[in-house]
Amino acid sequence: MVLRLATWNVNSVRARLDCVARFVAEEKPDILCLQETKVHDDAFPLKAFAKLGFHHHAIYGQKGYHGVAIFSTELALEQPTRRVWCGIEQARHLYCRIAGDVELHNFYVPAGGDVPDPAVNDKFAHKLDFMTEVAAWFKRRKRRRNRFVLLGDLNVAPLETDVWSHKQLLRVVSHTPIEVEHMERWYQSHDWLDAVRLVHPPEEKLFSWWSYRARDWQTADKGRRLDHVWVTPALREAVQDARVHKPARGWPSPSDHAPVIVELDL
DNA sequence: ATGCCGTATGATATACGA
Repeated sequence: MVLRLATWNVNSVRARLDCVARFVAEEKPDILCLQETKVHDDAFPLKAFAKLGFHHHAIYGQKGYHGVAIFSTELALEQPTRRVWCGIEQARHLYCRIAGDVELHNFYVPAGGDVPDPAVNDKFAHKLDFMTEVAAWFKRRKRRRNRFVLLGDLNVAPLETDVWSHKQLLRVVSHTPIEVEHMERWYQSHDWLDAVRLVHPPEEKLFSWWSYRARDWQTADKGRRLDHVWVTPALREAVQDARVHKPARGWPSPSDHAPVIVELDL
């Protein structure tokens, strides 16, 4: 069974229904994970997703901010679980189990605000604490047999080739050394493997986000790779393909993030 | 190129994104 998974920060699911429909029609993901749905569960457009062929869903939203969701065409999403981190009730982590003995984690990591100093910026401190807490949790749960998939908007671009200019972004939130260190410790917490970098070598520049504010995002190409798919070692051989669906960034009324697609042979 | 763009909200300005 080859499963096509996609992760996409849609920056409001209600504002992005046309884009989502087009993406689903063109790429036919079996499982679609969304971040920044920005809607309370009571107002989530579930009927639109049912029409797109998703027979299963797990949603965890809040009004106006954050929010994560998992949709599946055929595979059941079992034991859906909402996880609160740092004692702050924000809808940032939803996970479930799927066939193939797989545990699927959908994350929306805090953006971190503007100033990359935890002493003066509470949002940046929260971002670092979030990664530290999550890493400790996975480290406690670490087992060789665990078949985990972790994906989402992790809001860190760790490699030099994950940003348009390593040098110019060293002091910009998302690519600072302290964030990369925290992500690295999270990455080590369960010997995670970056599924996208298993397919695309680290020498290759690869982005999944381009700011709305650039006049011509495509020509400037000042992107960052903020959206990730990781797997535990037990799933290394399952990774068949991985790619960023860049065309979606250029569709009418787009998200500033492009979807990331991974194919797993489970 | 810290952009002037897009989303949300008891909106018509403000918070947030990264």
